Amino acid sequence: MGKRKAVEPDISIAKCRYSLLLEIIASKWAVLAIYAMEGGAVRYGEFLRRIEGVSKKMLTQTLRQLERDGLLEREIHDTVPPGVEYRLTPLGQSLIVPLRHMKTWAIAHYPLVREARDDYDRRAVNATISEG
Amino acid sequence: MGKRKAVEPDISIAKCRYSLLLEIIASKWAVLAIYAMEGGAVRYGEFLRRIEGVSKKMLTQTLRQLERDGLLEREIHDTVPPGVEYRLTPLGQSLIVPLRHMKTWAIAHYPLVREARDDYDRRAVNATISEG
DNA sequence: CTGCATCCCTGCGGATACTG
DNA sequence: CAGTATCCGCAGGGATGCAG
Repeated sequence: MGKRKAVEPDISIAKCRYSLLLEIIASKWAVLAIYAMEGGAVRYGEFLRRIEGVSKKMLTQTLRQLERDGLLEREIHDTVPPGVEYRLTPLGQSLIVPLRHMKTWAIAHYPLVREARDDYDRRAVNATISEG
Repeated sequence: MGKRKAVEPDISIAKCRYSLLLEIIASKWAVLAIYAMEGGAVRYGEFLRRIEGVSKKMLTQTLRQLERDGLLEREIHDTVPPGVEYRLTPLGQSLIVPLRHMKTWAIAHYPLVREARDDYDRRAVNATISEG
């Protein structure tokens, strides 16, 4: 039986469980937000200040998304200036582990990627020039 | 020295080395392409067939990006029907390791995330209804 | 302070057709 | 077979203003 090693019509990695993960981390804001919470609860305005370049719209959107996926908890303090704290759930914290592997890779291989990029771009420029 | 534990004007995780990694893997096509090459060299048309839903435009774009970052090599066979093979460089292969951690996490926690999502959505619907 | 609503514009990315 | 070029729709996401 089996074998049939040929064809493999479409291995279609597309709709596997991995796509779920992509939905989560494909947004850079999501990853940055998770990292911001690594040290403990974070307030809304704190995110805004710590994550450079994020807009209120994107921050709220990202936070909601993470909450929806059960990665963080929203804690509302009914004080007079309203205060809301966001903290990672255990599920969210568990995601930090593989994330850290990625970060480690990034730090270790950053120079190589940069170099490869520069080489590539340099070659591209030369090619363009020599075409005249 | 040191201490100064206060303020921390902007920890600004934004432009750290991690953003480089995000540039690479934030595209789902890039991750899928890398996985496709895990077993060895892959031809252009093979990508097209194996990665469901990818267009020629996006495929070429993704492949170029990965080549630029030194993650894959393009090998051109000057045969009569032109054949081009793409294979991971050692750098590209090294990325598979942390990627695998992510995949493992995804598979392990998929049910939890799904559940959290469903709960969240259910609550959202109820809230909408009770508002009338 | 925390957020939602609106406007608007850029560019991602799909479809199609053409070339080497 | 392996791309490149062009058109174009649509939504991601920034800026701003308002509300609780």
